[in-house]
Amino acid sequence: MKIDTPLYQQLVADLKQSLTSYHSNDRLPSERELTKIYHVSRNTVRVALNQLEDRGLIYRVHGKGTFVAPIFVNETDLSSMYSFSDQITAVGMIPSTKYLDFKIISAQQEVAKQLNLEQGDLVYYMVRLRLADDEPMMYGTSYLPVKLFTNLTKDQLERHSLYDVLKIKYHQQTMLAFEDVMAKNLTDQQAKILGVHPKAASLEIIRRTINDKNVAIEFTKTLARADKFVYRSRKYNDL
Amino acid sequence: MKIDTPLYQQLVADLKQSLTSYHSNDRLPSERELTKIYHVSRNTVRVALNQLEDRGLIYRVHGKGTFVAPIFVNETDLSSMYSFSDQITAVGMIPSTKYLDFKIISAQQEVAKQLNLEQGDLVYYMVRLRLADDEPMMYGTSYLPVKLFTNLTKDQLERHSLYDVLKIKYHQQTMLAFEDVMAKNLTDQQAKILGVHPKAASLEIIRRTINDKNVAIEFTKTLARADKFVYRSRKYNDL
DNA sequence: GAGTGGTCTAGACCACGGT
DNA sequence: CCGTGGTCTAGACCACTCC
Repeated sequence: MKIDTPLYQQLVADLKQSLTSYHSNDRLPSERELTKIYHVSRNTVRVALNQLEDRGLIYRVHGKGTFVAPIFVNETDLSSMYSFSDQITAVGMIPSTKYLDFKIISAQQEVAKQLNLEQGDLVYYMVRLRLADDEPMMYGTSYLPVKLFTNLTKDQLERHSLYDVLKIKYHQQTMLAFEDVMAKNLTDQQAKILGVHPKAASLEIIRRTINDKNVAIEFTKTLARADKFVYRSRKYNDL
Repeated sequence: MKIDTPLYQQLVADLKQSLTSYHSNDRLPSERELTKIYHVSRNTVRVALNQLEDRGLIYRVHGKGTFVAPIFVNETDLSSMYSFSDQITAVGMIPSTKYLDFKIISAQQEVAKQLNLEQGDLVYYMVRLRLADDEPMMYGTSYLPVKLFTNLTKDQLERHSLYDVLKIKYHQQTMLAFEDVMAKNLTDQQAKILGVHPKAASLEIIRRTINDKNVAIEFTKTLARADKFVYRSRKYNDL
């Protein structure tokens, strides 16, 4: 166990682990009990529980207790897709990524527009197939401006996640993404790549990511198998 | 001003209001400054700021400060679906809703579970077809607990939006919705109702809405034409 | 009344960003 | 170095649920 991990994060990890041995709607130990078990303050317990509540793993009822949230679907959540690997690992499968293509091309039309570049500016073009236990899950095309990420190599990307590379090597922080989620019938070719029947429905996610300076850094189209993925979100009505 | 509104909620409301006079990426007063301005503890300030951050209105940078999040304009978009009529009107078409069914039934299995009811508890069951310029757009089934909304009539719903009725007649406030977005191939029957070709892809949105007391008030499944709708969202990457 | 989550206080030290 | 947000403590009272 790392020493400088915040207490509440350790608590989150520990509770998340122990959730696996509970059933839906089981009651967790009360907040005051957790303070005794983990020797932390109640505030720390609540911060940790807030995290789990935000992720939809637990729910609280005033005066009654904290409970294990029912599982709505088996599918993996697409909405926090930055860590495909983590998500797949979390459900006990082995993730992998196959680079079907990786090269530098000049940006045209839509890509140039989305990345706020001039026509002809150079961009990385990559086509990736994501698999879980060697079964195809998602298929995506990404574009990144070369001038922002010089010396980006396929080799790096095969060793680390794209977002890790952008964060660590290129110091891109506080990224904001706009996502459009659509339903599409797969083409025969796409269906073949993803190993599903022709004309099957799929979730298409188009994402445009900008950094903290409002500069576009990535434009991606992803096709995800409709039988494996859900895009989960939460909305507040009072704004 | 209500007297028993939690301090942090008053703070949220007040800050949300003052955000309108800021520009994107402006810096807010620091947390310690806010404690002095509002005469509350720093913890209370942070709880309030957490709310605003969750809703995407602000973002924080360690060591620098708290900032106003960039503003976005919503286009025809499924993700703020509470006002189908407004959205359709906004693009210059005439919205209408056809009630294909409206009755009271007893909740079974999934519906009872999602609404946190006992099996057999009564629920309103309604099937609605939404049209724009008389062209079918969306098709949805909704369930609401009868015990929360006595005397809900089809007549009211045909005159006002569901959420307006819940808000004004039943005083439901600060609703939170969990949505799962999926891609589905339409059945032949569904395709016929929506006027698209058989096996067409569609966006399915399953929504569970709770009020400010954590009580489930609505469970809805909606099928939206894939050629007409997009589910748009935005996400921050740096948690 | 006892136990729960919800709210709140007044401190403290750490990690980070900029001067 | 100082000011920022991030984490954490040890209390307190309120609002709610159940018996």
